[in-house]
Amino acid sequence: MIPWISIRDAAAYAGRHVELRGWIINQRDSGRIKFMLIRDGSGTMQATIWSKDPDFPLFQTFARLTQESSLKVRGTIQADPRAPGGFELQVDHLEPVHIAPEYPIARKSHGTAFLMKHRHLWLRSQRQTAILRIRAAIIRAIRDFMDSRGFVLTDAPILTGNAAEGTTTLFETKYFGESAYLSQSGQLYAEATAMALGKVYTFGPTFRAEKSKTRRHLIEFWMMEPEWAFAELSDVIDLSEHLLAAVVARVLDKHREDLKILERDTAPLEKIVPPFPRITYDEAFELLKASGESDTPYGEDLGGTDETIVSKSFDRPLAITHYPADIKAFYMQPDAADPKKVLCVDVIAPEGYGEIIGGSQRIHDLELLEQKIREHGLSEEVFQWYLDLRRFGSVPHSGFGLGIERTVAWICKLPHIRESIPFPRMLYNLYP
RNA sequence: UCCCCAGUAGCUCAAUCGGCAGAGCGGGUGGCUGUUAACCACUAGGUUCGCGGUUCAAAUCCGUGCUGGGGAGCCA
Repeated sequence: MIPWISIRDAAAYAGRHVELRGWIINQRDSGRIKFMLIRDGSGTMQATIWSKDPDFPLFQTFARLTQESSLKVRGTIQADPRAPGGFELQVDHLEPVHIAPEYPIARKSHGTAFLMKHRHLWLRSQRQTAILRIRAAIIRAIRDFMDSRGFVLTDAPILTGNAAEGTTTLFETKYFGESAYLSQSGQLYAEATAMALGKVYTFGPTFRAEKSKTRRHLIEFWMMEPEWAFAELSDVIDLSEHLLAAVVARVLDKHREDLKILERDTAPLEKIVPPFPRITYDEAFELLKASGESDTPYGEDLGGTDETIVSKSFDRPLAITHYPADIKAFYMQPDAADPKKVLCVDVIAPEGYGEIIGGSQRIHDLELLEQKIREHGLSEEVFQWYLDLRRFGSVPHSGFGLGIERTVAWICKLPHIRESIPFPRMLYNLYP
């Protein structure tokens, strides 16, 4: 029996007769010697066909192959310094599975508009598969970390009847005659499960019907949201530091080759070790003014470029805390020392990637929360279940949301967030 | 929603001051015993985004629409 192996494991089979199953990336012909570059999802390998006989039968099969044709090949794995990766397959059996017609994506440069239209095929490229593997590793690392810290995964519903934050635009849909909305955050539900399990997190897609048109925004994106009963703001900032450090360490440990494919300089990633710098909104504002590069007035939210200016002074993720209450969500706990501020944190990724985490300590006092709901013009009726959490054994609690795609974009140093998810949903971009 | 930019061969782009529609890649045919986005020769391939206007003449100038890209706001 000839073993069917993955290209990733090919080195271990040097000198042995094996079968590969995959797709043609490229084929070259130099007369009596033919070259194929084959990918199988685990890696790429050069395969060669050689004969003195110009009518060698495999040559005729080779001639039918086109870019992205699928095939099974058998042959002997040989070390050869001339082959990319140091090993090649010397083919003695070539079996096309499907001969592809002319492939839309050529082996030369393309514009992003064209590539996005062919996203379903673009994903086959070496660069995109490297990103997808790192994305999977990041998600796995996040869940391993949260699980190891005793947090229980409690998924939140995607169809909801109420808005977490009234200001944000929601996708509306029908729910047997009633209005329903696609979730923009699992947080409120996580607060409920945290009162059941103590330490929980949600992990799922979220939706923002905002006409955002920047390299940092998706309409549909994934968030991981821990919620921790009895935890105060500093507890979740600590948690966020160790989480990000663990995720970066995992990618550095397991995905050096993929980072290399992406030409990602790993030196900045090696520095992602706790403790991370922490500054207040007021301190961030002073840095911003001192830079002379921003005219954002005091009291307003920091824009994307403001975040980049402030974070430039730091080589690790920067936690900015204590924002003015006016520009933050209704459920955030006021700072006892300065009631105009709230106990919140935004974590800004280095290298200009902006906010990857937003979190806070939540209001646990029933009357204060009722007052904030009224002030924000929200419906007290739909929040009755949420207010129940403050009626029955209310405790201080805190949590945050980590944006998966922004984290992937940062760690991979992608020029645009659209490459961080297999099928990005962007403004006016629903296909494929 | 606002601001800026672009749209020419399947793809990436060029076309001087408004004056014959071009190249590379990809496709096809042939050649080559070690290629690395192979190379060499030949070859096919066009509603210059749509509509209207100016002009002897428009890919080029003007108006308008559509599509895409970049950015702002908002946020993860």
